[in-house]
Amino acid sequence: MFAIGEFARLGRVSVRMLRHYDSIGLLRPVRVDEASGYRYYDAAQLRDLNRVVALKELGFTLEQVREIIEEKLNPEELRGMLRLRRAQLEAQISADTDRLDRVEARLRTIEREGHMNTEDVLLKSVAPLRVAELSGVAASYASHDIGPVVQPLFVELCRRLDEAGLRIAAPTIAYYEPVGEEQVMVHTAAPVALESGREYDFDVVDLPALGTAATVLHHGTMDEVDRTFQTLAFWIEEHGYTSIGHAREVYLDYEAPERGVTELQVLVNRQDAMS
Amino acid sequence: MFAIGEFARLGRVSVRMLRHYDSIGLLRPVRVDEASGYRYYDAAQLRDLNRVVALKELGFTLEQVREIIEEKLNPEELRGMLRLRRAQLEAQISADTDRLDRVEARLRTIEREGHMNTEDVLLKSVAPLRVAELSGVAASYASHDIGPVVQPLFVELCRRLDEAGLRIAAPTIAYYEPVGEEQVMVHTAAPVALESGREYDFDVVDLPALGTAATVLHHGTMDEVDRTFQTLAFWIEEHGYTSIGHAREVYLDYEAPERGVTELQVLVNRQDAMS
DNA sequence: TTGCTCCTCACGTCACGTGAGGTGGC
DNA sequence: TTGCTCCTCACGTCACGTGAGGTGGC
Repeated sequence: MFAIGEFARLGRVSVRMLRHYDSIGLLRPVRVDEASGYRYYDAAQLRDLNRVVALKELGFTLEQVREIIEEKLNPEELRGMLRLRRAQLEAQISADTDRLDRVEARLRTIEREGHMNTEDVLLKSVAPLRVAELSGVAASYASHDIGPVVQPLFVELCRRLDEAGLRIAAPTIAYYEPVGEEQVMVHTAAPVALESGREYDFDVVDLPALGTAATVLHHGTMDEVDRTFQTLAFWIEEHGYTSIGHAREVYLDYEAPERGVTELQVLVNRQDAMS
Repeated sequence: MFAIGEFARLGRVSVRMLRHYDSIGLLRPVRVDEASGYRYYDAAQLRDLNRVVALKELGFTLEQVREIIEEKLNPEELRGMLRLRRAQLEAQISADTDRLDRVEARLRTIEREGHMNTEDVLLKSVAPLRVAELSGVAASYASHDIGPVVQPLFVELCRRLDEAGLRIAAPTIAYYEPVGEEQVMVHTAAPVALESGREYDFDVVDLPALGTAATVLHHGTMDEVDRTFQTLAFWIEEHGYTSIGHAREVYLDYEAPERGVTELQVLVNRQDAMS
């Protein structure tokens, strides 16, 4: 029989851990002195302690370790736990590998430019959204062609919403699709609460959810949004994603255009790690 | 200006997180209503929020995020933090990959045998140790050749320690080296507190530390220790390690041999993941 | 007798999630 | 006026580490 200190040394665990395992009933000493409260352990208990340590090493919680050790599990349940743990570990490794890539990307940036980006690209999922929409055609994607089309569309959209007694419930959105060779279909959209079964003098469209969108903030007027879109495109490529259309601009704050804040969203796909 | 709920939606974080960042001074709202305590945020603050979220995603703590954001760091310190994080992530990935291997090994065992091992092999480091030692030669590694040599050596060692007024301070140890073709040098050792500058009628030896030893418990008499050593050897091979000699037997409890508990330790090296 | 080992609280960790219980503006 | 949003505590999480303050056996 060993006192707690010696048993801890033999098992290479801390005394505190043994007391903890005792308190949660995971590993009880064979004998506890009534008067002093001293815990005494048996050499044979090293086997139990080793099981605990080994299972903990696999990343199971003490609660799971207890379930496994107390053999409340049949082989099928045990397999299930191990498979679950395997899936968790795979997910963890994959997430950490992504993190590592991004840390390395930041290190490269800092070597090149002496500081870190102030604009952060983030991956987000975007929920689906029902919007009131007006559309028009612009001559090209260049902002000097887009601007003169978007602005009047928004003004008109607001007027019609106002007429219909509707209030804009969230930031407005613009998005684009190619038409023919050069031209662009411009959509301006506003999230509103729509009464069903009523006719409106604007389109009612359900914007689809974006599973994984790369997003970045653009600050200032939209004249210079092209540079920010380039930043985003560069990030997407550098991090092994592919853009698959569906670019949106969300006007978070555009009351004073010079201080405007717009979120750019581009739907992306992970390229398979074939390199 | 946005109330906390809308700002949280735009930034895809929880309201609780924003309150938390406020409370630790990481991201303060631009305005707080005195009467109601309502927090109001600016669209421009989405940039700050995005930085927090992006750095957190890299795995930095909020304290580190604060340091980075408040720009108390020069580029060199920033590089240092990123390098440290990179090293941590690499270590984490490597540890999780090991865990994954072991989980998969357990799954294979369970498929083969319908249950999990009751004997757990653990990797441990073993501290160096000064011991009193007596040695002899046995005809082979077979336990029926070893036993008759070890037993009298231990009896004699105990007698001489007793004579010298020394008490055994920790479990006794046996270890072996090959001599010539077949024979084996058997060492029996006992950890004792030795007075320096005194002559003893036994050897004083410093057992070296074992950096990474694969260990397993053997239960019962030493007659059947060979099987347990085989288990250990099998584990070592299956997990991509190589044994590099230095096997030790540590007699944790040998008062009643049938209920004896012995730890077997084998020094191992990781094989490089070349396969 | 003096150290050494042991004991029992109980706080701290990290980044929030989750109620409880209550209030202000449309 | 009724919901909705907001507020401030404060406990819980997970597996112990780390004192504080005190006691028993060699």
